[in-house]
Amino acid sequence: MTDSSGDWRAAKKLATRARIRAAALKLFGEIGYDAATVERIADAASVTHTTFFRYFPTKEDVALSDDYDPLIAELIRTRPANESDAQKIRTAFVSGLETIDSEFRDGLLAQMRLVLVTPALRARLWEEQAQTQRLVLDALGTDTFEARTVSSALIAAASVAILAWAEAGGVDSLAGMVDRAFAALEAE
Amino acid sequence: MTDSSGDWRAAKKLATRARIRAAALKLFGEIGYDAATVERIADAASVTHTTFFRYFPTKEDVALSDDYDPLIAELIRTRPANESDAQKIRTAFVSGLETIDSEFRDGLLAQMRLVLVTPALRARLWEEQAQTQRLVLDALGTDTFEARTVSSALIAAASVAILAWAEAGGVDSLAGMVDRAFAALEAE
DNA sequence: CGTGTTATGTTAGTCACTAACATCTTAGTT
DNA sequence: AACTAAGATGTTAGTGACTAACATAACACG
Repeated sequence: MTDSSGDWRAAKKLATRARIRAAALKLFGEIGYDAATVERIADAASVTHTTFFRYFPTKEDVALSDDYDPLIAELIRTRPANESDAQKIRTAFVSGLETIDSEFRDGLLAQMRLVLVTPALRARLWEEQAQTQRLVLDALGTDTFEARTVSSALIAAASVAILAWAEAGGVDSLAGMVDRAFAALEAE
Repeated sequence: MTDSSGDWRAAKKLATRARIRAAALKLFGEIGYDAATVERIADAASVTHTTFFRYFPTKEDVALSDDYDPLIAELIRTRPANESDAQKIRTAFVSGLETIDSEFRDGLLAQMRLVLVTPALRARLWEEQAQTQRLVLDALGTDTFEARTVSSALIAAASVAILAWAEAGGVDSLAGMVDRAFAALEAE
């Protein structure tokens, strides 16, 4: 395998992946998560269900796929070392979600609305948060009991804010709501 | 239907439910969650899979069924009114888990260990926490954004502690670890 | 022009879960 | 004691997510 062939294949795979995801999200929006069977999604993307599962391990993964976590992790890493873990997380989330809100607002809103109305997806949110938490702990460079506790609690607080934001139709400032959630925690 | 007939049926249903649960937990322990199919569990409990699903809506529910939440809720309700929501939750969790640790330690430990090694069950933990949160908010008698944030964060912190406790084999004091988690949050 | 790699398709299966209908058990009635 | 209504359980047949084994087609390279 040479470089050029690798590029070609890689690009094709990305395209197929994007096609499947687009078809899935379109169908989810049109007929709902449950009615959109993997068969129908695969058909709409001109592949078979086997190929579908080669790109997404589960049906839930198409709906929950999330490209934002790495941004947050990067922001945590660039925080000054004298800040506490909690401060780093808080600042990174607020500024990260500010960016996300301005650049991917519609996509995020549609995704969160789908999650809100789909029990199967809501149930998988913990898994998502656990993944975010792993990235956060990694970015912090610690894995103590205290760090796990703090990151888990802050991520949960941020999730409440994000879901509330979506529930309200995304009219408020996302970063503002997340900040308000963190403030509520601090006031305890 | 008279009273006596109702009692009879109710008792029988409880017995069947307990039989199914016992068979399920035994099998989970022996051959693991995935290998213990609903068919095999039903067989072991001398019922059919249809009956199994009449008692437990999903296979996950047998493994995650939780009788402890009402105790916590009750403890929250009996806290003095001048305490903050966070204080009520914190105190209720610590003293509630103290009781649970002393009375149902082995059961809880086995259940949490199963959760730890079973991805399908870990993924459903959010749903469990969401249910706990509903009970907590209900016991507090509020449902503001702030209360949702605080309860969600504190429950997440408690979950970290409980899982860490189980991961360590249950040798530490459960209530002590939960208290340590809350303290870590406060120190932020 | 053959050759090996890689994406995709085909087929056949397992398992969780549901719905429609049949059967059996038991409580109350005559 | 026979009759009936209700409730619990079984039977059967299905759907849909997901997996594994093998077959085929497409393309890059020598």
